[in-house]
Amino acid sequence: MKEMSREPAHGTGLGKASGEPLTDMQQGPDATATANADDRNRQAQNTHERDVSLKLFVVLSKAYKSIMDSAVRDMKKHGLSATEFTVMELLFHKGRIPLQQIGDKILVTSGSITYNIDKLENRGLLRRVPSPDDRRVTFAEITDEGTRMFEQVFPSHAEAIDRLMNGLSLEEKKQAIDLIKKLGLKAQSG
Amino acid sequence: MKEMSREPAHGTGLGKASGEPLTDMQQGPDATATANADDRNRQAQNTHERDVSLKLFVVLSKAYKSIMDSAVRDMKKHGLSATEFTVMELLFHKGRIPLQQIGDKILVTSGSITYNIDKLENRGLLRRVPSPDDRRVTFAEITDEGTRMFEQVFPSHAEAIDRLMNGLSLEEKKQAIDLIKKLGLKAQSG
DNA sequence: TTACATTATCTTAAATTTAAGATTTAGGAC
DNA sequence: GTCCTAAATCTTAAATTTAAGATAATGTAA
Repeated sequence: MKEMSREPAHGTGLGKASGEPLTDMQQGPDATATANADDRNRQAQNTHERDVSLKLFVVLSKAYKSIMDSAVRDMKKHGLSATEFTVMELLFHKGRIPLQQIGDKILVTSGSITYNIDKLENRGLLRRVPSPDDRRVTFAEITDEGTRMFEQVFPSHAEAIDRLMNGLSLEEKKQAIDLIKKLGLKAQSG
Repeated sequence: MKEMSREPAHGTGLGKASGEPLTDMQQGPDATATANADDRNRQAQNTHERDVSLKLFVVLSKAYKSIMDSAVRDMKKHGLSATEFTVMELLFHKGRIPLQQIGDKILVTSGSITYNIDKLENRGLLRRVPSPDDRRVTFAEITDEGTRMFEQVFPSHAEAIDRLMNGLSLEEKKQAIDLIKKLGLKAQSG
């Protein structure tokens, strides 16, 4: 099976690291108005664009790290690791779903799924159910206890997330959703 | 020492999981214009706000995962793990920096720093240099070989990142930077 | 039906990170 | 100077994830 890669420290640095120093951009347009001034202009343009991209990458990494640290702390308060929480939430909504699909949804490798499903099953929060249609398939199914537990835990978590996002107004959040979604889609495809 | 927490699977799910179903929002304002219509309106308002926050959280998580997977793949092509790459990049710009500060900058625990610095030192890409001023302090210093290596690797990586970000126009990137930065700052403080 | 490619789950080992604590050193209060 | 607190690095063990491959079951094509 094709497995996925692990996340990095926080954001692959890339603080400011353009090939050209940014100062190149600051010479006036007439600094050396020789033959290939246009070329240099275009060069500067590209350099600037790339710097903005790198900056976006860094900002995204750091923000994600801060936000996720906070969210993870909250989940742990409820006795669930981040992966466990995500699995439980998925089951809470879907009720029952093949293990394979869990991995696809939450972007975790098969080994990790087995590991985490085992833990949750041992705690009685879910159970494995063999599929009657396809004997290769095993469903994970949330138990009543799992449902009770998640219902008790979720509202507080949702509030925590909401607080985390309070740096932006409602309108800004919507803008951010659009932009970030666009960004993510491109990364998936391209 | 206070250590930090690990990142989750991809984004702590939270698909759509409001306390109230979203359909509550869709009843016209005059649906049941009884005594506490205002209360219900406010309720719906808050529910909606929270759903937007959760959505933002999910979108951010997924986009980050996609982007970072791609970036990590690129770094590995150059023979560096994400953490290693980030360390090298930091050293490439700072030249020399105490180990402690590396951990602070790239948000990784001390144990991880020792582990990764060891690997890079063994490959001759950096060296440890004891501080003359404070015998508790050890600097990591990039070697000539490390510099050569990073100079060779970085431009291609920067291009890869730039491509990754191409889902947005220059203007959109700048907007995204502002929004995400604001979001991150809030999460750090609050 | 035989063969082959694919899918789903699990197993195992290696890689990496966190968490906790030990050691050494600094710096300040007394 | 002694004592106390904090900082910086390292060590170790446990937790978690990836990566690779084993096993079993399906579906399909010849």
